[in-house]
Amino acid sequence: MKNYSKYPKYYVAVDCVIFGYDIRKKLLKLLLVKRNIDPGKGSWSLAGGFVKEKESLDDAAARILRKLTGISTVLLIQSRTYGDTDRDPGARVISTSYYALTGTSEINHELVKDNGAHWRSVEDLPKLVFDHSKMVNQALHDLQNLLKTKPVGFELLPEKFTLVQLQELYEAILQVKVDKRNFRKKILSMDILEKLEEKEKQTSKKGAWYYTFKKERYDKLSMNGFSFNLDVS
Amino acid sequence: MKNYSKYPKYYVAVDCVIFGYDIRKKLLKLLLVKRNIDPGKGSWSLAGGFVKEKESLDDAAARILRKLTGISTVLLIQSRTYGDTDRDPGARVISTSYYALTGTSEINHELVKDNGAHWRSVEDLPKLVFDHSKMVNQALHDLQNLLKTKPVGFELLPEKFTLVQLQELYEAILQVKVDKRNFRKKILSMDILEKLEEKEKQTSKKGAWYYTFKKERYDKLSMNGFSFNLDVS
DNA sequence: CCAAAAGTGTTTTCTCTACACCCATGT
DNA sequence: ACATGGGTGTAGAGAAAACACTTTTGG
Repeated sequence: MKNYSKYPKYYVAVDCVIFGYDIRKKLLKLLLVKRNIDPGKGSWSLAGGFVKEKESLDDAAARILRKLTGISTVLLIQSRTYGDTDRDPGARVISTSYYALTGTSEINHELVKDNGAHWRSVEDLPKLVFDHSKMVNQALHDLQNLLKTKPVGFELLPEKFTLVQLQELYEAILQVKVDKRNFRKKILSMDILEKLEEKEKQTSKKGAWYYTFKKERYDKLSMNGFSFNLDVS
Repeated sequence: MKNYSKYPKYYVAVDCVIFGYDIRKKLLKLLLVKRNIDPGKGSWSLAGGFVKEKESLDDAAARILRKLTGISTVLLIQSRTYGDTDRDPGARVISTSYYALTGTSEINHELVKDNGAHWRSVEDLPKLVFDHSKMVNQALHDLQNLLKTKPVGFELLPEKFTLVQLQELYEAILQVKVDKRNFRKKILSMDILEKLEEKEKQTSKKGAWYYTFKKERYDKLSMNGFSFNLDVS
């Protein structure tokens, strides 16, 4: 429009930090792709793309996530916007990073493979293109904070999970050791988990009870001033 | 550059949520301007502007803050990026909001006046243009979180302040009532304040001791694992 | 001398932490 | 019968919350 026309325009992109959790190896993973466009073609990169004319930033992030994994209903949270002049040597590009929490079960693994994407442990990441490593660090930090104050750990686990698995997830992401009894006491006292009449029997002879997250119960409690807190030591 | 040329470009802006604290009235204030460009010319608005070719987003926010207030050394923190397609009816504009904490004393009030800016209490804001009200709400939320976990309250107070004033600031921003004895116990036990040999005598006959924030002391403690916490009830 | 705001400790409650043994079952 | 991982309770320390009176001094 006329009024703005003397001002410059820039490319606007989004980049997705896609977190997944490997329940067997107890590792937080990240979905990376090989960049298919210059500059930096062939480098490891976050899944990203330019924002289209008729889509919001949020929609662009959702589209990129969907295209790569087939998932559409996950937590997808805006993290930070990166706007240094020389962050992309190809041109001035402003990029907003989002992070996603994906239960690995909902993922379309064929699609992931076809897109040339790979899961990598966050503790063993390759060099990433541009400022993508900064994006990962920031997103990881955001995730750690979120995990302490919102019940989002369940997003990274299957529908049914054991308390041991939940604890291991907290230990893996927050990088701490947690006391088993204290952890169970805290999480169970919140009354947001439901114990099922079914056991997980792969990892032990005795078997461990499955639980599910009672979302409606949590929502109701939240409305009455309850706030989730699991600032584990 | 060649490779990106098939993708669209957009205007990129920043908007500043400039917080100030009125120590006498015990109110958190916000610096607003009248928008001088269509669309929305004449509406109340945050201080904002387009990002120039050779400046980062952070630099753009700092420039806008400086132009309006004369201040250059304040906390200026990125909040969130707003990218809905129709947020600005004039054109597609992606805008990143920043919030600033300003001690009202450092402000060049002449400059503020010349720019047609006005301080308004956050509890009594006019309708703002576009999605600027959302920006304010988000920034206020961010500020409240920050205040609990980082010693930033001092940024909004003069160099010398009394414990009563500090407590009132917390009460005003977090919207809670705080027990005087518990508040003092907590903040003093952190050993990050220095008591001066001077009293504030305007507001009472007895007078209240002035304190200053010991920044170096806080930095040293932080390095040794101390973390500020004032999650007052 | 009195009004107005500043300053000060103690008790109780709750939350956090540390810690070690029994249970169930498949092989 | 035994090895493997799952599950459980309690006591002590420390932090948070509740609570009311004394001090100072300008007018």
